[in-house]
Amino acid sequence: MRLTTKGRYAVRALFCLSKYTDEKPTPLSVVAKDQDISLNFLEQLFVHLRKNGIVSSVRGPRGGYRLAKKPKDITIGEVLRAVGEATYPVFCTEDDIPNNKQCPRADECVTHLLWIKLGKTINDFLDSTTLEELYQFKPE
Amino acid sequence: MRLTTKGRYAVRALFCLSKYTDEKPTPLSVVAKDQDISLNFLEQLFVHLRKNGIVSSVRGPRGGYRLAKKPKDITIGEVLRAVGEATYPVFCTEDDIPNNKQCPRADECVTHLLWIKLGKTINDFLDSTTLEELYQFKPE
DNA sequence: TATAACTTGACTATTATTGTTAGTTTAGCA
DNA sequence: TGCTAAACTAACAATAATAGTCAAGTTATA
Repeated sequence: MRLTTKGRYAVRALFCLSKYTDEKPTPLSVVAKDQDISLNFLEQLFVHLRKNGIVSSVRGPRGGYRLAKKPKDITIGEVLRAVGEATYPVFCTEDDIPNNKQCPRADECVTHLLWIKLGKTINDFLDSTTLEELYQFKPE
Repeated sequence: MRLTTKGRYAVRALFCLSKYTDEKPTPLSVVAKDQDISLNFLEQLFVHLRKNGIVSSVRGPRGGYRLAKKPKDITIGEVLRAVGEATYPVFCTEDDIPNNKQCPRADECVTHLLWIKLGKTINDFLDSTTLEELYQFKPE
């Protein structure tokens, strides 16, 4: 039950963006260097972050990315889900399973509700923690 | 961030064991049929459950496994950890990392404490939920 | 108009997962 | 005593997911 690099890198990259709050957008090359993450991999992540309204982009020279919302309005949960990180611990508890693919054991499976409860615990935490709060966690 | 089958199967298998509470041990063949899990895979899981004092074994014909403790004294967390399921979301927050392998970014990494807090949330839930409580979750 | 950025999609090496296969050892029972 | 059911052990393999890389564009603006 590990986060994948997609989720971990996305949070770090956005934290990095939130440090450059001047009006100019920040190119990914800066983020890549700052966080030691492959530029190409970052680009893939930011496609999804942009489509989910978490960042906005400016093309061309002097272009880059900006947070589309204030750090206090961006939750860790929405960032993880945006880049495809699963925030529910088992497949059969996902909200978005089409009915025809629902877990065939759901009815008799005693663990089903256990995992739902665990998933809710996880998501409650992730959705109530914002990018802004990362600064509080920062060691001095 | 998904549980692996090791963790999910272990919980289901132990729940199954808890149903057969008579003095006779239950062979894994019964559990395998009841929960539709491969016998060989179950055997691998039970090696670790036994070594962690969650079940006791009786070899030979009429042998099998028994819970070594009462269901109310077996937490979901200890079961998951016994079979090697990670209950912390990222590697660098594990308790048991040898010092020489500690995350090199730990000092400057703002996300470090975030993941620790998430891991604590998850483990608090898992360690306060027992096998016995699964019966409450069981749909009628 | 050249450059520095973003965009897209295909591809791949590595690793973890999820078992399988093939046995050995133990002990109850006829 | 020998048969058999069951736990135990270890090596192996198929599959899937992860973690990127690579290549070939498109767009905007200094």
